[in-house]
Amino acid sequence: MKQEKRENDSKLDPTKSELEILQVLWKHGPSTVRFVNDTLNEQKRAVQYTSTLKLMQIMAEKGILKRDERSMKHIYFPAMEEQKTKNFLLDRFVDSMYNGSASSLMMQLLGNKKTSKKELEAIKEMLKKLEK
Amino acid sequence: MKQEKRENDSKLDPTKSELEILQVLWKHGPSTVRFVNDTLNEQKRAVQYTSTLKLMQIMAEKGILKRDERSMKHIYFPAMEEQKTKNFLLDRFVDSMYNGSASSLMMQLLGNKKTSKKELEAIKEMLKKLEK
DNA sequence: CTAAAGATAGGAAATTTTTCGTACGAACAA
DNA sequence: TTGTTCGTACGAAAAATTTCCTATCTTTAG
Repeated sequence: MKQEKRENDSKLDPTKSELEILQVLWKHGPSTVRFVNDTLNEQKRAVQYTSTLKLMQIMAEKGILKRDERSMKHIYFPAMEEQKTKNFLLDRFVDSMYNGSASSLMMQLLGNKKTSKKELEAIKEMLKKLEK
Repeated sequence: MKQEKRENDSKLDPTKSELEILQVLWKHGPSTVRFVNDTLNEQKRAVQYTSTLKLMQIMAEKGILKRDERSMKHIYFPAMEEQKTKNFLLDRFVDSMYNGSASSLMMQLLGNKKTSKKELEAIKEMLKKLEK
């Protein structure tokens, strides 16, 4: 039950700001600080260039990001597979919010008006394929 | 409108420690600080009584918790419905991690080895009921 | 060549979150 | 009654996270 703190987990435990940056990189692929910062300012909130720079540098230090320094404009990218990270976060979310029960989460999702019928169809389709 | 929205959001945006406390209250119902603290120490990590007390006081100030002060031992409980809070957090999770696509999240969940066959059965059962 | 624009690095400040020490009142057992 | 235990309140320290200022180097426009 107790949660042991492990070194490896830190790479998979982004803060809120770090997650925003990861999302940009997931969506657009390896990017410069300038691009990430512009994107954040467009889509999220006002933030200074050096703030984003610093955060990404810290993430690189922590091992969350890697970067290509060959050019003067460093290119950053996630050190870990998008799916692996998301899977970890999803697991943790299910564990902590729904006692590890995926079906409980499902129930919640299905009872949510935001989940459209189209989504429902997609889910059913998926289950059918899984049965094979 | 703006103010209203911000205020409401803060109630629904618990920090990590706050979430731990909410989870205890969700699971065990209205509780004293002593009980919550003991539970955290058993199930999560070592933490001093006054730390838990302070956090719960802050949460009460913020409006995340309410408390019954009639007895000397104050009884704390979430100000908001468990389901409402969880639903909000789930929505945000889906939006930020899976672009709002519930089926994407499902896909991930189903492809996860941690999701047992029993869970799969429960989910299918649910979908069948939904079709009626 | 030179000035302006754009890039990184480092330190430090600001903010948020978490932890805990101290004071003090109420309850309780002896 | 009296001292010990258990409770809250409050302030401040500590830790974690986020922001940004300043220095310095590189590239680029003119």
